[in-house]
Amino acid sequence: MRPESGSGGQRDLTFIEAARRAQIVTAAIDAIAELGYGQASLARIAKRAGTSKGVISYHFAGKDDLIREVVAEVLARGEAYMLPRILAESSGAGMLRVYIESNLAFMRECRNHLVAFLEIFLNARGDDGSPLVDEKSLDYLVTSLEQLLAHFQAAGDFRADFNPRAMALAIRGAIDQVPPRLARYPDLDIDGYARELAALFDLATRREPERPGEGRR
Amino acid sequence: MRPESGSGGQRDLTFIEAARRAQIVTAAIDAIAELGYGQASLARIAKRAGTSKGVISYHFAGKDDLIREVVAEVLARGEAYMLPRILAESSGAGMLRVYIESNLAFMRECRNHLVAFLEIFLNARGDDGSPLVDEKSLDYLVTSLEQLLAHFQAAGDFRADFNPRAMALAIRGAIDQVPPRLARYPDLDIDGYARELAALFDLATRREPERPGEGRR
Amino acid sequence: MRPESGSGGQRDLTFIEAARRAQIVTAAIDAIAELGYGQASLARIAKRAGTSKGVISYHFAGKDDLIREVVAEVLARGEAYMLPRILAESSGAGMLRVYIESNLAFMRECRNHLVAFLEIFLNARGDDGSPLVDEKSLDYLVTSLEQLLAHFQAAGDFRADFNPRAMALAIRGAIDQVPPRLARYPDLDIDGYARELAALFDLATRREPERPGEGRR
Amino acid sequence: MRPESGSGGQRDLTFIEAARRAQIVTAAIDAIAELGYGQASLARIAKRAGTSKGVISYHFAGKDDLIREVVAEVLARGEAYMLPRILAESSGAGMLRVYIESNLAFMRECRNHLVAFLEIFLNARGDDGSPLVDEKSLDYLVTSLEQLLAHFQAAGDFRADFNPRAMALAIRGAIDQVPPRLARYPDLDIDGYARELAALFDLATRREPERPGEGRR
DNA sequence: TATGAATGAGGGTTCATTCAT
DNA sequence: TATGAATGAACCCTCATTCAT
Repeated sequence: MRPESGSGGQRDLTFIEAARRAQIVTAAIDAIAELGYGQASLARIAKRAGTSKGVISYHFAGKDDLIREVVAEVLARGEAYMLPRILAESSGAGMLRVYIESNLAFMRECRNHLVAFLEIFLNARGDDGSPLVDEKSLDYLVTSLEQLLAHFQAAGDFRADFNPRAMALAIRGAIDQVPPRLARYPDLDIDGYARELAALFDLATRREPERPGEGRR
Repeated sequence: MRPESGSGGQRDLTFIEAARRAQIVTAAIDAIAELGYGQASLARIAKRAGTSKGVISYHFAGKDDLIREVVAEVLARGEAYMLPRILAESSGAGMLRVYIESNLAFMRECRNHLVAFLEIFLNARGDDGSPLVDEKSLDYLVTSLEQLLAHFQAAGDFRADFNPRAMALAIRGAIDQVPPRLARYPDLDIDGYARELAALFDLATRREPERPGEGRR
Repeated sequence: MRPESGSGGQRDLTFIEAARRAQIVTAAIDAIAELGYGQASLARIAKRAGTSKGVISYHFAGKDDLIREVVAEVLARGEAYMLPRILAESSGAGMLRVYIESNLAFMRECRNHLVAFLEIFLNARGDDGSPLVDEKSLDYLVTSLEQLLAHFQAAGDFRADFNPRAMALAIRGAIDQVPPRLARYPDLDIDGYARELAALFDLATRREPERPGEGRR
Repeated sequence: MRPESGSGGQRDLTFIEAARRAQIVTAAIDAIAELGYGQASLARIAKRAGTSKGVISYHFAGKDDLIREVVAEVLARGEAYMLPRILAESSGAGMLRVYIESNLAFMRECRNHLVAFLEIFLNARGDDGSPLVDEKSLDYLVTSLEQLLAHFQAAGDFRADFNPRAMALAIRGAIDQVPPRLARYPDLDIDGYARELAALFDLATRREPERPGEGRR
């Protein structure tokens, strides 16, 4: 057993230990993305990582622990990729377009990350059927987008009469259609889809064009 | 084993046999929806159906066969629910609104059917990781909607410059956000979400209103 | 999975099922007695029973379930062996002698039963460290003897100034020394030990000889 | 590995080495007593000792070696506690009373030592099911008591017609009932039990009082 | 038709042990 | 001297499937 596992708090990780964990997490992401969560057993993950099951048990407290690390890794990676691009935009329309495009670009570049995340989000459950990853992580993608939308809506960049959460759900739903299809149709035209989505949700969120003598609808 | 089960022979089913199969399929839908695909073992499905595991093995060639029948059942049921409503609409905008609303209404009324379908869509794989359900079934929902959109787009009801497939994907993505969340937040405001989606996609698809002195952006 | 396992109450057992269970229980008793509780894995028990691990899992809900059945079987067997003999005695001294002798005779004849019971009693624990078998079963041997002693003590057959529970513990302790030693020294003189114990505890429990002009101490 | 560890070579131990071994042995005793032999893995023992598993492997040839050292430690400690008290008694009855009382007192004070010893005695086995600790250690407690009894019996302090070994077994059995129950019922009245046992075995071993006109039964 | 019985593969986890550093 | 790292076997359990009845 790894020493001090669980006794209090996060011990600093050895360099080699961190490398191993990263290697295993990567293997897990690939295995989950390619085989699906249900088929991604520790044995298969280990084989992909070039080690044995025992190594995973040594470095992680259990499968749940590994899965949680996978989620954290994907979220961190995605955030690092998208966040700077999004924050660089000052207008609502620009933010929305960049959100969609950078999200899909990230999917194209780190496809497995997104696929794995969705697999886990939708499938991973504890023994009692409750979701394995806590709900804040689960809804993170939707909630963070919802907040962005609400921000620019309040600023007057968007029409005022849509529900930010509903809009966020729709946008994420449209984006999240991609990963499972990407697995089946590798030559999906992601950029084209991104442009379509950007146009679509721009129309759906933009303020009504000002008509003389008329306020908001 | 039952002779010729599924092997192309397509023997007519006894009445009692058909009833048994339907009973098992229903039990499978409920089990998958409530427990998740991974936990829906034949034993648990059998218990829900009030029979033994052997019965399932007798009536179906295997678990895969049962799952495929579940998919067919859900699609048929959904089609029977939605199709007449949709065909009753003559305008593109009306069709789109009714499509979204009837789809979400169907989810509310036959929640387990939709949840089970998505569970299968996302989880069911063969031993080699390949998806279990053939692709035509998988894409059926998208493709049928795509054709509806293309039809009304050609008729001039929608703006001409969106890609029907991309739009169909977005709409389905927005709708399919509901089932997995329904499992976690049972008091989700489906009707409110339906209204938001209808308005959203109406804005996204409708022809630009001809306004004097204003072109498209 | 065995049908109806756990759904409500005890289903009647098929004849063949009962036979299988009995066969497995017997194999478990032998394995535990000869290898010790810790070494008696399901695999070893299955090998002894001439079947595979899966069979045990099929007939029992789990290892705990099997162990509990072993305990019940041993208690039932021992009771059937000893109880009539004990109840046939009307005096305290007779009861005590027969208790010890029949107990040790039972050990000689069903040695493995007793050894297995003690192994389980002393070793079996649940995941949380709590004893696996409920305490009533665990203390059954001591408590039942305690009650017998108290009964005859109240009747005046024994001296009044010993604690029935302490005496019961001592008697059982003396008896329970045998099983683990029996495993190591198969030619232990059980009958001789029985006679010694009978004499010993007769002296320890008998009323003070009546001395003229003196009551009970 | 440490050179010549345990393989007959019997090299002198460094002071620091001896301290390490003692520390590990203590941790092992506590772990076994509190968790049971089956749950006392090297990892848990190491954690209790505040070191890593590797240390144990370094200082001991294996788990078996550690266990044997635990046994030796417990026996030595018990002997150091009890022997002077016992030897201070000159009469058989006094010896017996002090043996029982000091033994139970030792249990109360060094409870973990006794519990661990019994856990090992009853559970520790090699891979083939044979007992791990050599038989001399196992029977040491019985044999030493047997010799004491025989000594005072020969001296005429006890009645001549009991078998010293049988009596020793009975006494040890009565005493050894305590440790496993102590684990379950921490508020066991040890002193009361000690008094009862002392009285009990005094009656069982003492010479018949010469009373006029009364022979032995 | 239907079922109880059995099977073997594979699941995740724990463990004693070994090895390079 | 000491330790982190790794390993592979064995653990109990679940599962889809097969077979005789």
